[in-house]
Amino acid sequence: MSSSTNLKEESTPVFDARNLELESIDFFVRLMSMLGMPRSVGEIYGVLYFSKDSLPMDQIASRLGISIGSASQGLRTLRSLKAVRTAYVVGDRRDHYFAETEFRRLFSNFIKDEIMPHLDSAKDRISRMEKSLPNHSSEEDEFYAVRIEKLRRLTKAGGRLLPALAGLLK
Amino acid sequence: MSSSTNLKEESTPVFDARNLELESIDFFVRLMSMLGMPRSVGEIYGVLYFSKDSLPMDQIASRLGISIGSASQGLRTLRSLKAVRTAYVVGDRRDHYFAETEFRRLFSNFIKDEIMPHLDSAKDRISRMEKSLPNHSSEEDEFYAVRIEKLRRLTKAGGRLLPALAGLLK
DNA sequence: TGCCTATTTCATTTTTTTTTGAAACAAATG
DNA sequence: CATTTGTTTCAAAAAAAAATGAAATAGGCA
Repeated sequence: MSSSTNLKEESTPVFDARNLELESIDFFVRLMSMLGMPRSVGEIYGVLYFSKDSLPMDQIASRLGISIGSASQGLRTLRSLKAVRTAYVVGDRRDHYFAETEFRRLFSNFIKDEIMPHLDSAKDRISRMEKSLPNHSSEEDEFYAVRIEKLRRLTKAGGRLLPALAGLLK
Repeated sequence: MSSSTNLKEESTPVFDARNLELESIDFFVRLMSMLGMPRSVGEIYGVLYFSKDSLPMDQIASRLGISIGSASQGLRTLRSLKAVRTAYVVGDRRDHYFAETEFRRLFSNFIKDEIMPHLDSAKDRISRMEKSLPNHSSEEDEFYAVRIEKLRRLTKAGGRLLPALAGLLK
């Protein structure tokens, strides 16, 4: 109908920024949801990841069609993970957000904040398990002692490997 | 009131198998939920992990106070992850389940089944992103090209590191 | 100070996930 | 082959998680 058709007939004639953004949102929604984060958090990061300029909250919300409440909470989460940061923009009171794109740092924060606390409390739980065993271990109880030891090894390995993993990311 | 009090006054006088089981359930419910698995799956594995004998489905369900429907579904999940296996018991028609406790194998299966498929489709998505870019890259578009490249590196690293991680576990 | 804009908070609503329970199915047994 | 026992399936209920929207708050600006 209207005039916005491209005249040249190339395979990728114009830069399709909107499509890129949509693929980005899709990508990060899935990634974040694998990490147990809500949809909105992935959406927000997806928008910011391919945005040249930093964006204020209300623009993020309207671009995604989500409420400002969601946007506020999602940005809080992303801020706490250090996955977004704010930039000062002259003559504008609003906070402007941009994506932190160094994935090594992101994962390292994620592991520290979201995984390690669980590992720590797992250690306590394993100690409590040992208290359920009789002190003088009969042959009978060997089975339980071995299984507890396996758990201890698992958490120990997790505690060493996961932080190392983030370091390897590049 | 009744007669079940222990007469000796030791710190851990009797073997408290039920308490051990409860801690185990707690442990695996949390671990599984970190991996995105429903509560019931963690509960079932938790019971089996400290069970000397293999257990039929209905005993698992009643011990946990969950429906046999849940138990059936949870066991299906655990079977598909190779986290439980079945043992034949003479004179009993029911399947008897026991826990696979080699965590290295468990995680390796988990990564293969639950993570790798996502990584594969992520690669497709990244290819689609590149199609949104103009072929003759101006300086302007450099920004986008770099960000896409970062994603590619991330998925590549994930594809190498995660399987390796499982191997290191033991 | 009082207004105005931006942001947070949180009770309510919506959506998604998980569990239940009953019916269908399967398969061994008498 | 009919019955009994064990398991799966799946629609409906329940529970959990996430999003909304409006009220509260904060904080700059005239």
